[in-house]
Amino acid sequence: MARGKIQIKRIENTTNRQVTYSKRRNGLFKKANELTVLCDAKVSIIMFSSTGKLHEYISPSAMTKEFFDQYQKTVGIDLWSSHYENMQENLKKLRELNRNLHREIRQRMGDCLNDLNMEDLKLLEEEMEQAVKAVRERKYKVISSQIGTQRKKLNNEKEVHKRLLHDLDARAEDPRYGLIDNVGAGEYDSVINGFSNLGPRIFALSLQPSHPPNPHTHTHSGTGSDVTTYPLLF
Amino acid sequence: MARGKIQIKRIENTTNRQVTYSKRRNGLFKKANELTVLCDAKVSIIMFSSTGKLHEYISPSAMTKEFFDQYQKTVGIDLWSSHYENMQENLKKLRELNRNLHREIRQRMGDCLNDLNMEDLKLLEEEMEQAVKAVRERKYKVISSQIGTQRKKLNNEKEVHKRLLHDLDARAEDPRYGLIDNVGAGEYDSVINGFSNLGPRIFALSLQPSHPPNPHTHTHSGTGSDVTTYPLLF
DNA sequence: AACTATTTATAAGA
DNA sequence: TTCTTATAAATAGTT
Repeated sequence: MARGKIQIKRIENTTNRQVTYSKRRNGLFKKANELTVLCDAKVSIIMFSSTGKLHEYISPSAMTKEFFDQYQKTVGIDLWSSHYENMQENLKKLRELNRNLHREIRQRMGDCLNDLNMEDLKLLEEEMEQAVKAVRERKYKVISSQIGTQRKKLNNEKEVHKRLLHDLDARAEDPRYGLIDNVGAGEYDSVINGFSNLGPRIFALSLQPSHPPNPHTHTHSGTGSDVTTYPLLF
Repeated sequence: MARGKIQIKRIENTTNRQVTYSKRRNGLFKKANELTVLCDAKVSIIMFSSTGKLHEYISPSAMTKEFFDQYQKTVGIDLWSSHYENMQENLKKLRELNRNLHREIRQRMGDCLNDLNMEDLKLLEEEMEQAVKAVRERKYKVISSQIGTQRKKLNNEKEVHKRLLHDLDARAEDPRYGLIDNVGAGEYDSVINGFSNLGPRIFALSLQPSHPPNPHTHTHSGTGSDVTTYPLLF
C-alpha cells in the first residue's frame, strides 16, 4: 500500500512473505486493539504463519476460557462441548454403575449385608447356593478332565515303555549288541521302574499346580483381596 | 484517521460506537483475509461486540476444530485438553474396572467359570461358602430381631389387654355403669379373644412382607437380574 | 450507505 | 529486525 500497489495473492519470495507477515500481523493486532478499546469489544485473533509459528492477540477483556465458552454458547454447535458433556455423562453413569457393582460384590462376599432386608437376604442366599453349586460342578469337571488327560498321558507312557522294553529284548537277542546289552538293559529298567513307582505320586501332585488352559486369567489371586485393591474412583 | 484524528479510547456515543465497530470490523476482516492470502497463513478472528453479538473470521485454510487442536498443541498449556485427557483416562480406567467387577459378579453367580483354573475355582468356592454362611447368619439375625420385636409387641398388647380388662372389671363393680357394663364387657372380651387367637397366625404371616428397616434398598429385586439390566457401557 | 479529507498502514528500499 | 518514505488503504465525520 505504498511505493506501489500490490496484488492480493500469495507472495512467492519466502523472505518477502515472512517480512510482510510480520508487518501485517502487527498492523492487524494494532487494529484489533483499537477496536477493542474504541468499541468495548472482545477480540481474539489466533494465527499460524506458513512456517507453523503461532501468534495470538487476546483483548484484555477476553480471557481465553470464558471467551471460548461464550463462543460455543453463541455458536450453538459447540466444537467439542457436546463431546465433553457426553464424556461427563458417561463418567457419571460409570461411577454409579461401579458403586453398584462394588456393593453387589461385597454383598456376595458376605459384607455390607446390613442394607438388605429379609427378602433380599433370602434371594441372595438362594442365588449364592446355586452359584456355589455351579462352581463346584465346574471344579469337578475340571478335575475329571485333568484326570482324563493324565490317564491318557500315563497310558501313552506305558505304551512307550512297553515298546522300548520290546526293542531292548530284540536287541538283547541280537548278538551284535550282546556285550553291553545286559548292563544297559538293567540301567534302563531300573529307571523305568523308578518312574513307574513315582508315577501316581507325581500325578497327585501335579493336579494342583499345573493347568495349561487359560494362563492369562488371574482374577482370584489372593482370597478375593483383588476386589478391595481396585482403585476406588468413587 | 480521517476528517480528524481520534483518541483511542472507548466511544461513549452508542450509535457511533456501533457504527465504528461495524466499519472497523470489516476493515479487520479484510486485512486478515489479505494476510491469509499474501502470506499463506491461517487466521482465526473471533469477536464479540459490546452488545454481545458474535462475529468471526476463519481463514479458508483453517477449519475450526483442527485449528483449535493446532492451537492447543502449540500453546502447550491446553486450555481444557488436560482436563479432557484426564476425563478420558478416567473413563478408560472405569471401563476396565467395570469389566472386571462385572466378570467377578458373573463368576460369583456361577457364570463364566470357564476362564478360571482349578486354583481359582477352589478359592472361589471357599470364599462363596464363607459368604453364604455370612448371609445365612445375617438372615437368622434379622429373623430373630424381628421375632424379638414381635414378641415385645405381643407382650405390650397383652399388657394393654389386661389393663383394659381390669378397668372393665372396675367399672362393672361401679354401680354408675352397671346397666350397660355386662353387655359391653362381653362384647369386648370376645373381640380380644378373637384377636388373641389370631395373634400367632398374624405374626407368622407378617414375618415375610413387613420389614420397616431400610426401605430404600432394593438391590436384589429379581433373582439377580439387576446385574444384566445395567446399561453395558463397555 | 456514500462521500471525502485526512490519518494510518505498509511496500520497497536501506 | 527496524527505519524511512512514497503511496495505497482505511476510516471519522458528514451527507
